[in-house]
Amino acid sequence: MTKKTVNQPVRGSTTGRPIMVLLDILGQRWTLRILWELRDSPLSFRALRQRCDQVSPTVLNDRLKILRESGLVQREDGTGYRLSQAGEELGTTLLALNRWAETHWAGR
Amino acid sequence: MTKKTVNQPVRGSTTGRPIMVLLDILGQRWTLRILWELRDSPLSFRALRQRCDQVSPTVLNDRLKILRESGLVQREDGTGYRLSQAGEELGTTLLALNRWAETHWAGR
DNA sequence: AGTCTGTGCTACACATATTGTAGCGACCAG
DNA sequence: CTGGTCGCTACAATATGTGTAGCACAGACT
Repeated sequence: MTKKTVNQPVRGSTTGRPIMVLLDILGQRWTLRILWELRDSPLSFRALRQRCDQVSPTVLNDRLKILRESGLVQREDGTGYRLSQAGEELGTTLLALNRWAETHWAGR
Repeated sequence: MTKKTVNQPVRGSTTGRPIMVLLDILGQRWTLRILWELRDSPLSFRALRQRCDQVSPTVLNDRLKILRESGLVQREDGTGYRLSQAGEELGTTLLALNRWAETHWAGR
């Protein structure tokens, strides 16, 4: 896919249940990571890419498109990409994941 | 990949930070969905597959392998697959995601 | 014995998604 | 006008996921 409309519920989610759509979006590679990296400060496209182990711009742009269409991420001229209000709330959930990981996988 | 050792940090995660490993695991397609479907009752391989829109057994087995090696999911003869103690805690986080989705995407 | 039905799971060819590199056009500084 | 940044696209190579078929095992029933 070099080009795609990206406004359909991604995979599976035939039920239309919001959670399914969300799980599909988050279940795409790099999506969670992107949200995580944006969690405390806005980042430019290139800076974000660098933080995400130099993920290919193709994928990064694709994910950002989806995240923007989902209202999780916004773009501001000058600052770059940042979490929306709603995105921030989801970011809080990610902090819970972090706590979980630190607790259960300290040794890894 | 028909076969793989599946015990390395998946992608990127060169830092070794637990959260990165976790994000990589959860960022694989179907992984979140599997955890979600197991959230309140154990399911057999086939039942789980049915709940996950008939995901291919190849992938399901792959994910279950990873989830078991990560200590998130266990298999019990008779009942099938179920969340471990640690997995339950992660499941709670998924409930937060659900709440988020219901709140912000009620209309979708 | 034989055939149902269910289980977990593997094989494999086909389709789709991701990666990596190159590079464009726009902007700004010197 | 050169050299830096920016967001982003093109495209071929590769990795990953899909879908169907089917195996080996177990228990129930005839």
